[in-house]
Amino acid sequence: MRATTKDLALAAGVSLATVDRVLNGRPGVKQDTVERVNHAIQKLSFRRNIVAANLARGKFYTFLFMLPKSGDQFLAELIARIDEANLAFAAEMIRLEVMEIPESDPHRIANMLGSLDPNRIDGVAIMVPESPQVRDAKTRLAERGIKTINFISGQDTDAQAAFVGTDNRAAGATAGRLMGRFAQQRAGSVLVIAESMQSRDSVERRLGFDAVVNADYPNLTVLPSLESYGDPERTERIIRNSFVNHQDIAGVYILSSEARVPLEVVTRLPMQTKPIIIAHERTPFTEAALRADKIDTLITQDTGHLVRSALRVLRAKVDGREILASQEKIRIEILLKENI
Amino acid sequence: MRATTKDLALAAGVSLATVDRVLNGRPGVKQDTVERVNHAIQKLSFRRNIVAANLARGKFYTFLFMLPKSGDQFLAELIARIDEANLAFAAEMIRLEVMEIPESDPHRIANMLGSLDPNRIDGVAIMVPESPQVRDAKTRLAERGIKTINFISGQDTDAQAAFVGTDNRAAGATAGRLMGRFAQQRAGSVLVIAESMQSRDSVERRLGFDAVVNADYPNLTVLPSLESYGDPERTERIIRNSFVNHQDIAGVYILSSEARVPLEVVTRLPMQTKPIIIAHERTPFTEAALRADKIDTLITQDTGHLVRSALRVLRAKVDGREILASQEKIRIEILLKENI
DNA sequence: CACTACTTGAGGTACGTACCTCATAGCAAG
DNA sequence: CTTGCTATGAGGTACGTACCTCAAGTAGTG
Repeated sequence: MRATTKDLALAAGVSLATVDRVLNGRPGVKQDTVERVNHAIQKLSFRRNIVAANLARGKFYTFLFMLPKSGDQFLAELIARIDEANLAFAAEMIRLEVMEIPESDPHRIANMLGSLDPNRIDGVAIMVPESPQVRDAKTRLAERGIKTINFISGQDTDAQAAFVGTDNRAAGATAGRLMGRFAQQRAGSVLVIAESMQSRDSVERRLGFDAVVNADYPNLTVLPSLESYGDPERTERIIRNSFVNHQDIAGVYILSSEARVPLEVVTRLPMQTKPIIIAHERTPFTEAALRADKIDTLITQDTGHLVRSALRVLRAKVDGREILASQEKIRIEILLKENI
Repeated sequence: MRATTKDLALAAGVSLATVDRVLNGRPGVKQDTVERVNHAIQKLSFRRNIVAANLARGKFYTFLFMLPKSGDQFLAELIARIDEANLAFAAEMIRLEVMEIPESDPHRIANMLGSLDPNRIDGVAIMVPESPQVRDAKTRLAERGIKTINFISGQDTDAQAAFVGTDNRAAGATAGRLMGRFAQQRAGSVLVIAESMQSRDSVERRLGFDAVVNADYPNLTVLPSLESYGDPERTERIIRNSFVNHQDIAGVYILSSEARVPLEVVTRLPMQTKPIIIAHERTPFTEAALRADKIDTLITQDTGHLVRSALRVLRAKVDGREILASQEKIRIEILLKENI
């Protein structure tokens, strides 16, 4: 039915041992012979039975997810998906581990990355803020044979590293488009709330958002970003202040992944006309808010896909395979209460 | 690391042969012994290595997709995904076949289903209009050991059959919500264009759409559905007529999966104020229309997911496993040009 | 020509499971 | 006691690949 290594050997006129040497890049085969085998591979359109290969190899891929420690519900969601995938992919010889790390300390992160054992860890999905230290650490990991990908955040920082996550500029633009269309030509200001504008992801979402709103919705004025620094009290204070200073707030865009705290503050404030509220990521809290009509829409990424895609990309890197980037593109989803 | 059958045998104090008999439901094992083995399975939390099992069994799952013949681009998209999956899942011993069938002839469909060979076909994903004949045919297939699922259309027709596809009522409701929110309180009529209102799917989308628009957007009046019967000339005629008869058309909702023909007609018509246009499914044509601002949004389902989900559900049925229905829920996606 | 290095083949074991055959032990009915 | 049946074990082969060892061949070097 499907060509096996045995068929290959027969077709190429060599032994199984030589086929094995060629397939697994082992040394000691004449160039001439390599080509004969490769030709047979073409001719029979041989594709290695990965399933059998993994069985034989008895190899476990061990991948590490390095996540920020300070997360809230989005992070919890992510970890739940990782645990899920850990079970689901055990049959495919994949083992997942999670490490949470204080993201404020680049040195500590770099140290953690540096101390990973290449004999134990095959690859790391890294979701921490970019910094020169971390970038160096990634380079050193590559040298030691541990594959890395940038996970959710950190797109494009270094072109050589793969990225699994959404295009944050597009996500911001999507939010901007919906803000404009939902705002019904109402004139007013739009509040933008971020955890910190230090991170590239926040900046990109903001850029995408601004680009659309400024270009197509002149009735809306996007205010400077408020930065919560993840501090609930500060969040409360700066949002309250903004509503006092701007009586004409027509929209609120919460661009951070953890929307719960700012959302609680915003929805608790008394107001005459409810602004359009757009937030990111699906969590128990945001989902309930959407169902209760407290927010207008959610821009999300499927956490299950994120995790599975990270696995596939890491495994492909370990196997030295190329992967169709297109297939691993994470969709920017729009959630209304009708399609939750 | 992970328990194997050998560990099971050891723990249960029986031989590998007996473990095998219990695991595969072979006869000739005392009830007492069966329980001992089952207990060991629990204790070691043994899970059969499916990969190895399939290797050993040398079994190929052969699944058939029975699709309507009269499709356009959405169908082509679907077939492309099936071909893709056929390659991708070859390693997992899954073989896919496609059969296109004139969906207007229930007897012919029932005959085709009846003539399937249980020795060759393990399961069928059926995407054809519901009819008593087809329902009977499915029952007979079940008796002959061929698993079936309703694919994309036909949800709920029979409760016993699995369904892979989106909730069409929710999809219609999503379209309704966006129509209402995008229409900016403009008053006017909304044109609804379907291929046929005979199919349950169309009815459900329409119901969902109406429910939302009627409840929340009194400014909009949803007109009776136009039925194109898949005939381009008729489509042109009835849409033109509608625009002549209703000067106040504020929105157009194309609820059929194949949107190209009606969309071409609508976008070709000269009009003063462009209505809000909402269509279903992502195809080269609809995607281009979205990019060109000719339509406002697309409500889609990921065809790749549809196909893969169908596979997983069918395989689970063949293996006699239960599957997490939640995991196989197909998302209703909203596409704007920003998140294409 | 002898020595070395490289190339190839032959054959084995293993991974975890399925499936088969044969032997044997236990037990009950006749 | 024989017959027959059930329950179980022991052991083998197979799936497709990985990885290992050993032998033997070829070619090139000095």
